Amino acid sequence: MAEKQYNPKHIEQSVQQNWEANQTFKATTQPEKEKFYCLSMFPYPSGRLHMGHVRNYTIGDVISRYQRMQGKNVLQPMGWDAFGLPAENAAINNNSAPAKWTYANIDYMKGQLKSLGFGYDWSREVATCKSDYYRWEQWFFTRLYEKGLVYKKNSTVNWDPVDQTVLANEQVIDGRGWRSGALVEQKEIPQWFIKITDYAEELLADLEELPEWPDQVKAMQANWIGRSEGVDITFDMVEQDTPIDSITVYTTRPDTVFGVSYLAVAAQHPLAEHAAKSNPELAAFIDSCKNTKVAEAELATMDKQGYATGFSVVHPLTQESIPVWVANFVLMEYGSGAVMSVPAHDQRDWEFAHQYSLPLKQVITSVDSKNIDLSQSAFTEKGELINSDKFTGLAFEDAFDQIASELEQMGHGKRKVNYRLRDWGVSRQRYWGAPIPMLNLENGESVPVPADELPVVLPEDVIMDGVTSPIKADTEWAKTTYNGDVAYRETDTFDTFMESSWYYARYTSAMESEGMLNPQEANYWLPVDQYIGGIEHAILHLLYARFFHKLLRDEGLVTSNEPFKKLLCQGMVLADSFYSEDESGKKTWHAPADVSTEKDDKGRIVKAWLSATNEPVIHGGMTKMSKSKNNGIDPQQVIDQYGADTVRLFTMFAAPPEQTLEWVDSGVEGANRFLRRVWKLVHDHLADAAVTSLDFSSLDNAQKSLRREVHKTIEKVTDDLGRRQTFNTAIAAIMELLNHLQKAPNESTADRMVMREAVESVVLLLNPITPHICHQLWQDLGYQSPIEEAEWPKADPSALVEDEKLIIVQVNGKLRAKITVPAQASEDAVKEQAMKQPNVTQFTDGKTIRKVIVVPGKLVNIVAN
RNA sequence: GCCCGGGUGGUGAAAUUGGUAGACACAAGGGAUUUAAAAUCCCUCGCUCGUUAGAGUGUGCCGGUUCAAGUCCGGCCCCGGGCACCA
Repeated sequence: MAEKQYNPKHIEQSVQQNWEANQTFKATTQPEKEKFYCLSMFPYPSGRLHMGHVRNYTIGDVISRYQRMQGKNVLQPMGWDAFGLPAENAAINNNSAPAKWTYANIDYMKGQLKSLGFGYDWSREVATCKSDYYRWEQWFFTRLYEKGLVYKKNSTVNWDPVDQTVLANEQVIDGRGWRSGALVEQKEIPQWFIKITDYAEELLADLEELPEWPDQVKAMQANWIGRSEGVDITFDMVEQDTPIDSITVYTTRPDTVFGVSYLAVAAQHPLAEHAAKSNPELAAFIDSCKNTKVAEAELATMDKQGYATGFSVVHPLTQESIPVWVANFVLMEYGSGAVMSVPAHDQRDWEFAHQYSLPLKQVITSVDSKNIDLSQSAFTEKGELINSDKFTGLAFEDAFDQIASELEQMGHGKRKVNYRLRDWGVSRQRYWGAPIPMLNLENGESVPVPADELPVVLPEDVIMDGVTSPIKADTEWAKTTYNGDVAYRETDTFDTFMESSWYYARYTSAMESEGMLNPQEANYWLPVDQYIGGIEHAILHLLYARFFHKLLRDEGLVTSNEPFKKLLCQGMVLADSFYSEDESGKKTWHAPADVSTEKDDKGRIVKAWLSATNEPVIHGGMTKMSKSKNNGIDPQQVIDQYGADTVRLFTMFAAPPEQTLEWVDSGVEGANRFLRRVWKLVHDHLADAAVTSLDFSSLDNAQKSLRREVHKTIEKVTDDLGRRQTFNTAIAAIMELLNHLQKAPNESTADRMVMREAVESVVLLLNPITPHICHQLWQDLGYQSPIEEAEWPKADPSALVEDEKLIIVQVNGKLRAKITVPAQASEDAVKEQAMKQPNVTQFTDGKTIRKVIVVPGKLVNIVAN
C-alpha cells in the first residue's frame, strides 16, 4: 500500500525483510553471465560500526547494485578481521575473554550492517578467529616452510623491562610502556619471517598490470619496495685482533667513494660490541641506543648521535685509514648494519660530521658550475668527479661503472640490486591471534606441525592478566610430542595481516572444508573486480595481499597474478571536536552529542558548552573521528532518526569518495529533505491521471527540453557511477533534475508522459544509493518484479539532440557576451554574430583584431589590441 | 626525517581533454503560508564599486608558458595520511 508520507523506518524494515526472504543477494556461479566481484575491506569487530565503515560499505554497495543493474552476476561478501590487540585490552577491562567479546561485537555489528541495507551474501561470511578459517592459514604456512620461504631469525621488539613483555608500537607512549610506565628498551628475540623479498621484483613489476589502481597507491608501493642499484663495498679492518676481518657497506653512490671520511655501524654490530668490551663509555652509549621505539619515523627524527669505536678500516682505493663509528641511526636489520659516510655529498652524513668535527672531502662538482658551499650543506646532486685519482673528470654513469668494475676486480666490491623492502616478520607475542604452527624440539630444531594435526587451536576460554599471553602462561598448552619425542608448540601468534591477506579468496570458497580454496570457485570469481577501503592500507595490507596472491598462485590454488583489479581508496570521516582544559593544560575531549553550540551569521561556531552542565568548552575544529578526540558520531543514532537511505545519501553526497568527509548534522537533514521531495514527486505524479502509453513523437519545445534534461541526467549519472566513481556529482545531477521536474507542468497527456519517464528514471538512478525508498517507489509505480531485477536506464540519443548551442564570447580571454546559435551554424556565421555583440564592439572598437579563436560549439575568443 | 596526497565563497564542494570559476547542497538574510510553531514554497547570496546595465577583482604564496591557467611548468608556505607490532 502506498503511503502519503515518506516513512523510512517502516519502508526500510519491510524492504530488508523482502531481501532476506528472497535471498536477493545470494551469489552463485553462473557461467553464462559476466561476473562482478565487489569487495569492501572487512571490519575489525571493535563493538559498533563507525562512520568510516558506513562510508566504505556504502561505496561498495552502490557499486555492487549499479553493476547488478548492468546485468552482471555480482558477488558482495562480508566478514570479520577478528583477531587483534583491542580484544585483549577489552577483555582485561571487562574481565572477560577476547573470544566472547569478539563474538558479541560481531553479532551486534552484523545487525547494524543489515540495518544499513547492504546487499551482502551472508552465506559466505568469514570470521578469521575461527579455526575453520585459520587452519588453512596454518596449513599454508607449513607449505611455505617446506618451500623454503619461511625462516627464523632474531629481530628487535619493544621490550617492557617491568612487565617483562613485548609491546606494540601503539603501546609505547613517549618512550614508556603504557601499563607499567617503564622506559621501553629494544630487545632481540627469535621470530618467524616470510621471504617477501623473493617476490620484490615481481611485486614491483606487476604494478604495471594494475591500470585501474590509483597512481598514488602504486607510487607508494613502488617507493616502499624501493629498488635501487648500487655496489657492496668491502673495507678490510686495520686492526688484527677483532672478531671480523672486514666491513661491507652498500651504497648507491660509489662515485663518491673517494669522499668517505668514516664508516658508521649499528649499535648491535659485532665490531661495536667488541669495541665496547674495553670501552665503558662506548658500552654506555650502545646501551642508550636501546631506548628508542621500533619505528622508522622515530629513528629518522631523533637526534643523530655517535661514538668512535677506536677501530679503523682501509679504504680499498686510497689505502687510507678510515675510522669506524657507532651511530644510533644505523640499523642492524637493514642491509649489513653498516654504512659508508660521505659528509660532502650526503646531508645526514654532513650533519653528523659537523656535530663530531669529522673531516669532509669534496669529490663531486657541479657540471653547470653552480656555486657549491659545503660550509652550508652537502652537495647531493650527481655531477663530475674531482679529487678521485684516475676517475677524476668522469660523470655519474661512467664513474659508477668504472669504480664498480675496479672494486670487483680487486675483490672489494660487487654490483648489487637492493630493495628497501624487508622480509615480513609474522611473529607476535600476543594471545589473540592464530597460533604459529611450528614445534620446537629439545635439540633446538624447529619443525612444522604435521598436516594431520592441524589446526593448532587457540583456546578461547581464558583469563587475561594483561601482561602474559594465556598460552604462554599455561605451560601445559605448549607441551606435545613429535615422533614420540617431547616437543613444544610455538606460543607466538601470527601478525593479523596474515588473515587479511587472503580472506578475499576464502569468500569464494567459504564452505570448502577439504582445502584452503576450491580452485574452480576461486577462479570463477577472482580476481576481485572492485576493491574498496581506506587509504591507510595503501602499503602494508595491499602489498601483503598481493604477495599472498602470488603465493597462492605458486601453490596452484589460483591462476591470476593479482588479487584486485580495480581499487578505490576512500578518505577519512571528520567531525567537530570539543575539549576543555584543566590548569595543567590536560585536555578532556567531549562527545559532540553532549555539546551545544552557538554560531555567528557566517555559520561558524563562536561558543560551545556542555548541554548538561553549561560548562564552556573549546571548539577543536574538524578532525578525524577517533577515540582519542571522542568525536565519533554513532551511525546507529542517525539511522534511527533519519533512516539508512538518508545516511547513505549524505555519505555519498557530501564529498567525492577519495577525499575526507565532514560529518555535518544539517547536511544529513538536507539529504533527508531531498528524499521526502522524491517521495512527494512520485506520489503527486501517481495521483494525476494515469499514463497508459509512452509516445514522444509530438512534444512541444518545453517538453522536448525537459525530456532532454532527463536523458542528459541518465547519461551523466551512468558515467559518474560507472566510469568516474564520483557519486557526489551523480547525486547533484539527480537533484538538479528534480528541481526542474518539480516546476514542470502536469496538464497535458504529453506532460504526464514526460513526467512518467522522468520519475521512473529518477527512481532507477537513485536505486544504488538509496535502495529502500526506491524499492518501495518502484512497487508504487506499479511494477510487479522488484527493482533489484530492473535494468539500468539508457539515454535515448534522439532525446539528446540539441537544436541550439550556447556560445561564450570573449575579448582577450575575458567573458563579454553569451550568444545562442543554431546547432548547425557555420564557424564563420558564429564568428560574425559574436563580433556584432554590443558588449563586444565596446571592447574592440578602435583596436586591431589580431586573431579570432573559435572552439566549435563552445567559445569564441577575439584577440585585439 | 622519508614517501604520498590536499589547499577554490561563511561551509562541503563543482568545473571530466587548457575554454563561462563557484553546478549541487549546507549555513545565513529577506518574504509567503500559518492563530502559532514545525513543515513547505519563493527571493538574495565570492569580494569591491554601481540604482540597474555593467566594470574591476578573485581558485594558498611568488614567478613562467598560452589567444585562454583552478587545470600545465619552476620555486615556496600550510594542512592531512603512511612509515613495517593499531587495524
